[in-house]
Amino acid sequence: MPVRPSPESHEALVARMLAGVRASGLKLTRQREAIVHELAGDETHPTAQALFERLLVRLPGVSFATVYNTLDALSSAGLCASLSLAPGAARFDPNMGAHHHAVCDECGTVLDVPTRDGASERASAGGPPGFTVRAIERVYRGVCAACRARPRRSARS
Amino acid sequence: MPVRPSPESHEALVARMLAGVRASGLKLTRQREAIVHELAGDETHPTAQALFERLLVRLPGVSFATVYNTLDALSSAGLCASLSLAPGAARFDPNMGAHHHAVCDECGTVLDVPTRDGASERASAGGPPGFTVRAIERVYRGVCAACRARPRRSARS
DNA sequence: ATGAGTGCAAATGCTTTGCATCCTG
DNA sequence: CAGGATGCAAAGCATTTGCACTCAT
Repeated sequence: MPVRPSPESHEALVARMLAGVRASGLKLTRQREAIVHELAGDETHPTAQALFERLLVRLPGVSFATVYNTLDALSSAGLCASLSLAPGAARFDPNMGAHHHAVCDECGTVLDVPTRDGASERASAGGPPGFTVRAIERVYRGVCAACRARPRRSARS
Repeated sequence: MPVRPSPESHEALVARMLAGVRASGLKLTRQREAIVHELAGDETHPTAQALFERLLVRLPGVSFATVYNTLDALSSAGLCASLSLAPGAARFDPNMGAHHHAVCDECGTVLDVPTRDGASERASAGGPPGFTVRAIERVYRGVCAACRARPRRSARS
């Protein structure tokens, strides 16, 4: 396996997500299939808007609300993650494996950061009294390579 | 003294923030003084809206835009933190010391989590190639005590 | 006085919703 | 065939901005 192994091939990921859609009692429509296919192959953590625009190519006429609602349904079903790590639009991540994120303060881009060891996270659970910890996330804040080369940009998608 | 000692007294924090305002070349207006005073005494990580409403009591007629712009100026000057850890409104934190946050998935509430050791964070720097890490943040995701007692709520402020 | 700050309102952008129609299961 | 899903448009919030006026420096 590669150094940073994709947990699954694109096809396998699509198949597993589609299976998850049905397993969750959600209906499998042409739109949802296209959305899942598009998201599964996207490692850029796209916003709903970005995914929508890419989707228009393969599914002309699809509604933005449908994309939005479907992404919400997918994340609610635990089939993808909805990330709100920076101001502006939420970003969606098809990778449900354990990993962290690096967020660019300049452009809002989100990059994956592989987990080195699951141990430290589990060990440090706890949080405030009465607070039930579901997950511990590590966020790397900084400036991405592109923005470093080209200073001063908006922090939006 | 309280169980969880504030690093500084309210008054000291206010004084340091006001000094910072002037040191940053920002003008010290009645509105800004009130905003700083209000924020410095608030450990609930209020949204701009929440702070604005509380502020209306002591400074009737203050404009929401002013509160908003001032919070932006303060965080840009490094005098407070602007947190975007959940969907919805940004939250503001007067505590600039090293600490982490616990975010309730149900109601969006943000709680402070003291840092146990600064070592682990620094050691794990790095992030994606070409990415300049400025800070590493740990976010505890879960459900707060209040929401645990009263299930099913909106995730907004 | 000079220009940053303020208040007001309107504009943007992201997200959500109502409703009539369509289509999966 | 029933209820969920879609498309469209409009409504809701969060955030930002333009502009005339005020005030801190």
